[in-house]
Amino acid sequence: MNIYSDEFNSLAELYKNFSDPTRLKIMYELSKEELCVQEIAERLRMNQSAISHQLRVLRNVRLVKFVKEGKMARYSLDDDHVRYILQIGVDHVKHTR
Amino acid sequence: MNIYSDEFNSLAELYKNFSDPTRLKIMYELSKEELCVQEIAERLRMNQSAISHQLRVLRNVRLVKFVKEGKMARYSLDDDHVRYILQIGVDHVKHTR
DNA sequence: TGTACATATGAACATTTATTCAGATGAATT
DNA sequence: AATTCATCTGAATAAATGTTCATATGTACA
Repeated sequence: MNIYSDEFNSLAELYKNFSDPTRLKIMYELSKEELCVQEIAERLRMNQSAISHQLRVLRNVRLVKFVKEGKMARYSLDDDHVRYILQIGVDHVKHTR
Repeated sequence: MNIYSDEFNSLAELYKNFSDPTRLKIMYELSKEELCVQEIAERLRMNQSAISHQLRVLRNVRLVKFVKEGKMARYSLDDDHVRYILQIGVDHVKHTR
């Protein structure tokens, strides 16, 4: 891995998704169970539009996935790396407090 | 860990530091060896001021540390979590390409 | 004391970002 | 077909961010 390769841009893009509390909370809730948009909005006490915007972001980078079920959309984490990255962050924060 | 706790803000703040290619490159270089500001600037082909600004950010959140040696400052990674977080990110990026 | 060098800082600017609001899409139900 | 409900989208706004330029600080050494 070399300093001028654009892997660093991809990496930065990846972490950017974890750099917002709303998205972290969404991923945290999804790490426990599949949820639809409205359920997430209620748990975070935020309006549905804000959640939907953030879900789109997370969808685009394949951190979450979803299946349409009628008029609802069931969201879940896309892969286990997401869980790891969350977990290590939690460890670090706990460790440095 | 609860949705309304501010741990999510701390977590987001932590990841924010990894969400910029310049800071990632700095941490990557420091994961290999201790370096002073000018050496980092040369490796990244960036000016010294930009590097210094980013180092301050990383210092403030204890991701890097430094020792003053005369007029120079030797920077290094502050703890092993930094290395882990970098590594998992790299794995994820490689895995999803 | 004066000069050179390494690093840090402050202000300014351009860019990116998250949220809100209003409205659009599309599925279910009557 | 009309209504209701869940979700998505686009535009607008406010706030945060990274870099550059110019300058300041502080150390070493003649």
